[in-house]
Formats: sequence, C-alpha cells, structure tokens
Amino acid sequence: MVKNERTAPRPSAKREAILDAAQACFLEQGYAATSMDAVASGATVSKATIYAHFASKDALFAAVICRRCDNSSYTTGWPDGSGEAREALLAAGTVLMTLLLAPETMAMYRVVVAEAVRQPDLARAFWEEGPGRGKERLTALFAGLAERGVLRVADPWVAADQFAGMLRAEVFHRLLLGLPLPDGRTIETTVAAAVETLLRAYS
Amino acid sequence: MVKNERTAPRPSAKREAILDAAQACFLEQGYAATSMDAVASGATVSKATIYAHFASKDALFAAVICRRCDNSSYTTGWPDGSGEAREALLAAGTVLMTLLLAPETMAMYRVVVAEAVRQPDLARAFWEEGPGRGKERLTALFAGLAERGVLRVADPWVAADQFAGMLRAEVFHRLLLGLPLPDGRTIETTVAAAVETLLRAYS
DNA sequence: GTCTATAAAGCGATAGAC
DNA sequence: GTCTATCGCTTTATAGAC
Repeated sequence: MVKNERTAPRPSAKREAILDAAQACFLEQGYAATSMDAVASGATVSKATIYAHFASKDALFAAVICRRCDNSSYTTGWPDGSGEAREALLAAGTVLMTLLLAPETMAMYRVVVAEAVRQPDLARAFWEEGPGRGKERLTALFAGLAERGVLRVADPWVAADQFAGMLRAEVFHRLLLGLPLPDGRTIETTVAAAVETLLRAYS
Repeated sequence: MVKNERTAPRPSAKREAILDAAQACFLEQGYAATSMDAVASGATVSKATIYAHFASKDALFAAVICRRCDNSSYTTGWPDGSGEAREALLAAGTVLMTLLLAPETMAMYRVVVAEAVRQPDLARAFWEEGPGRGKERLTALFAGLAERGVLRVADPWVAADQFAGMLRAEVFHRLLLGLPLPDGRTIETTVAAAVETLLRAYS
C-alpha cells in the first residue's frame, strides 16, 4: 500500500464507517427519508465530520452507490461454457438469479430507480457496473455456445435478453414491490423452466 | 348520476384539479421531492383546501395511485384468441408492451417501487390493478390456445410469465433507469423475437 | 479532522376569518 | 369549502473551538 492513489480518496476508518452507515440507511429507507443526522448517529460520528469527507448528501449517496458497484463482481459458479448447453445455462441462470434476488440487490435497485431521474449519471454507472455487466457475460456465453454449434442462436444478444428477461419475470417484480411470492415459485423452478424453453427454441 | 355513491367521494372540480396537479408532481419528481405547496400552486388552490379534501400527504398520494389504477383498463387491440397462435401473441404482446413503455406507466412504476417499503398496501393495489391484471389476461390467453390445441403449453402461468418477462427485458429496465435504448431495439422487434421463441418452444 | 452549537430554509399541517 | 397567515418541527449545511 504505497501512497500513490491519486484518483480515489484513500480509505480512512471514519470514512468507511460513514459509508457503511449511509448504505444501511439509504438501502433501507430510501434517499429522501434518510437524514444526515441518522447517518452520523449510525456511524458514531458528528455531522460535521461527514461534511468533511463528502461535499453534500448527493455526493455521499453517489459514493455509496459507486462503492457498491465496484464490489459486485462475485461470479462464483459461473460456467466456462465448455460443457453441455443445458448445464451451462442452468449454472449461469442460478448465479444470476441468486444475485438478482438478494435483498441487498433488490434494495439497491429500488433506490437507484427512484433517484434515476434526479441523478442520471448514477443510474448509468449502476447499469453498466451491475445489470449491464451480467448481460455482457450472458451474451458472451450464448455466443460461445453458438460458435461451438451446441446451440443454434442467430443473435446472442437477443437470446441473452430473453433469458435474463425470463429470470426477472413475476418473481422479481413482486419482490421489488415487497409482495409475497406466488406458491411454488422458486429460483430453481424459474431457472429450470427458462432453460428448457430456450433449449427447445434454440436446438 | 344519482347521488347514491357511498364509497367513493363525489368528484368536484377543485378535487380533480388537486389530483391532476398532484399526479403531475408525484410522477415527475417522486413522493418526497413533491411539496404540498407545489401541488397547491399547480392546482391554483390554497394548501388548506387540499387538506379539506385529503387527510394527509400520504392519503393524497394513495388517491392519485388508486385513481390511475382504475383508469388503466384500456385493452384496445387485445386478441380474442380465436385465430392463429402467432397472430394472437403478436397482438397481445404489442398491446402489453406499448402500455408498459408509455412514459406515464414508467413514471408510475418508478414512484410506486420507491414507496413500496413505506406503503405496502399501495404497492399491492398497484400490482393487482396493473401488472397483475395484465398477467391474468395473458395467462387466460395461453390457456385458451392450449385448450384449442394450437399451442402445446403444459402450464399457462409459466408461459405467460416467460412471455411477459421477455417483453420486459433490457428495453424496459433501461427506460426505467432513464438510459438511452440500444440501437435497433424497438417494441416491434422485441415482441416479434419473443413470439418466435415461444412458438418454437411450444409447438 | 473532529467536535458542539447554530444558522437558514423548507416542510406538513392547522387556526381562524369569511 | 376556501382563503391567508402562521405554527412547530425537521432538514441540510456551516462556524468556530480544539
């Protein structure tokens, strides 16, 4: 850890505590309902200290979202695309949908969507680092399967779009609205149904 | 128009003006960023008049959402399911996706999602009157096509879920975040691709 | 950098006249 | 029902001591 970090501010203990507390507040209660007093209290820090690190509430919010985006790169279980098509799609679908339905992801999505109109740059960054990146990996997977001839996909982008869409159907939208799920619909059944449909369509 | 309306309050000119102004504010700026002063100004009415009609800001918001839900029943162009499967699905998909991508629908979705945690009852009402109703119609359509034997669908709910999901894929989520659309992706191409995929899978 | 204390403004909601 | 005027509270942000 040399001191040669010009772009990002170097992490300090207080700064991290502030970001942690702010993330908890923003994700649980939304942007507007979160007060700087609540963040200060959560971080056991005075409000003035927050303003020493972040220019404004907007800047603090942006910092929280960006930090979260940078950390959203865990891809354990992602298939390399070398085996059977069904196997690869089941693995990819399970990874994506598990990440998608994680409470933290849902909360993140809610708050970014809510603030998208007010902070367009943030919405763009969120998409590119989050859903957009997953979409690219999925497109690459379909392209690889098509190239190897195990799947007859004319346009990998469209196939990835359809796959992602089927994963993010009613289950996702009900969770986003905080509603109970329909009986018997789980990650496994949804992924399996989507994979079977795609295999029948593209074989 | 007899005076026998016990449930809903009878419409008055001022009341409607308030609801119109409130809807414009809430959908454009969100719940928290909308002040009662702004609504009063938009309706050319005093703030006290608003409180004569609505108990609180929350109540006003709920009234706006519910009124909008009641009006979202235009189904021009919805297929009766008597003809060919491709024809019926193309028609249904176009109707759904056109409604889905309408700016007003997008704004509504944004604000309801943002307030879902704080007002769960409202989120539930929105789902049942909006997306839920569309989903039911779609499920019935698939069930009818399956019954007539023109489509081999084991579970109409799953088929409807997948169709709706494919319609609400990247295009929908990018619009929700206020981002530009990828080149060459329109309502027509998305609907057509989804229909072809489902036909290949379920024929 | 970090604190306490406070400024300055905006908010939802209400009182009281008409 | 509708208005004007205002209350009481919370908010973001800052000043000044250390």
